[in-house]
Amino acid sequence: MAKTASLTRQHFIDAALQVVAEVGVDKLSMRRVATELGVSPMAMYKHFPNKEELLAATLDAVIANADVFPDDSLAWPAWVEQVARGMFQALCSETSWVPLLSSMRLGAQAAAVTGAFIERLSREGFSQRQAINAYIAVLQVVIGGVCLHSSISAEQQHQADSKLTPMTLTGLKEVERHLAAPILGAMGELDQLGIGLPMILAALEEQLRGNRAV
Amino acid sequence: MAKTASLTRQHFIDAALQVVAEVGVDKLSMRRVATELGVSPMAMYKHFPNKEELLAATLDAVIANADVFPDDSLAWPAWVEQVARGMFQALCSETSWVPLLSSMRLGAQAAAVTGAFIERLSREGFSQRQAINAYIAVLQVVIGGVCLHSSISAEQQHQADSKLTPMTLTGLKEVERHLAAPILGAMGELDQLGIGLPMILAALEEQLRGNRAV
DNA sequence: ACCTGAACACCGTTCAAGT
DNA sequence: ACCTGAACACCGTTCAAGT
Repeated sequence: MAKTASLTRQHFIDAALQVVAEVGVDKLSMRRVATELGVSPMAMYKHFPNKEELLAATLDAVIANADVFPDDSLAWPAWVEQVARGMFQALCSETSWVPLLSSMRLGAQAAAVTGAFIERLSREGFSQRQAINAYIAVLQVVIGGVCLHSSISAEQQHQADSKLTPMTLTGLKEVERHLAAPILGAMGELDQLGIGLPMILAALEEQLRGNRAV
Repeated sequence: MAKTASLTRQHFIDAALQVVAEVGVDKLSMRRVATELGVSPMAMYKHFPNKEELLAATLDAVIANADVFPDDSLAWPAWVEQVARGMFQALCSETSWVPLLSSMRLGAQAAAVTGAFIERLSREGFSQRQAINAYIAVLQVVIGGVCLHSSISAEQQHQADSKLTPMTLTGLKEVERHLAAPILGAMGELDQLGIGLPMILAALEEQLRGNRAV
């Protein structure tokens, strides 16, 4: 009954998403994805030249599913903040992707987000150059925030496992330990974006005032 | 003549640094490090419970060697900028570490840098809370900047290899392509820190003015 | 055309055995 | 005590072969 059409690219991407959900990106293997589809690992090489390309396509699907854009009727500072928080959430909820953000080429979906962001800021009175810079600054804080969040989680996980002094604090002089210890706590707190993002928004508002004064 | 003392922890860390310099973190293997020392791969397990611990210790050695602190006589805004640029340089010159920043637990050397940063800002009139937040904001921008820099390098490398339209721009509508294309160019530019860092410094100066007004 | 099986050259890690 | 060899259970990828 079922017309067993040959496997499409999308089949492999969906299977990869499934495997990531089950075991995380780091433990994903070509063999595992193939098994998920009940197929030989070699079948994948008709659609993707190598593992990296499969992962890049899969990451793009994750970004497409994230849907970071809030209601367009929000004032631009609130809108920018929501976009940033949406990106942060999307990346943090799939933490196993984080280590790949720096080495993975971003795909069409990522570029679409970029375009929409710049288009909105341009409409609000920013120059294109300013809008691009704003996007870069927001992206840096989001990615930096996700990396830090993920680092801290790893450290806390390790502490919970080993019940030892955090590695970060071992081998430090008393005075350094006294200064460094609160950081661990502060970083583990909820709102990674609450620190850098308001600074960027303030700078952007200042920029816009400058534009209007001309 | 040579007293063949048994291999120390440091021997393995040094060998790991050597291997990273030769082939990058991603291609480092326990077997490769052991071969570097002319020893069985199993010898390492007397000093490190697993590969992750060896890498964490090696990353800490990289941080120790980075020496990010500029002359203490610099005014604090210039000092903060130099520290940020030092970190950025150190991480960018060893790009193969970047993907691990988010998953690797940071060690004692990283904490020492943290402590020194906070101590300096506290001396300048920031509260401890403000100094910690300042450090987190700077770190986010540095790490985000390094990740973006590294992503762009990967994309440009791929373009050079394949001579194709950047993957980031394929599959986009005309209008989106028109908006997204300049980003790739802007991101590839030299100064990743030139965008977000001044925004943070401006916010910090504002904060300090607020402190003094009390 | 699309998929497979066997093989190659690797991994991290365990464990019993050597010295 | 410190190191080794052989083995286990995996990898990504190639390539000739099947249908």
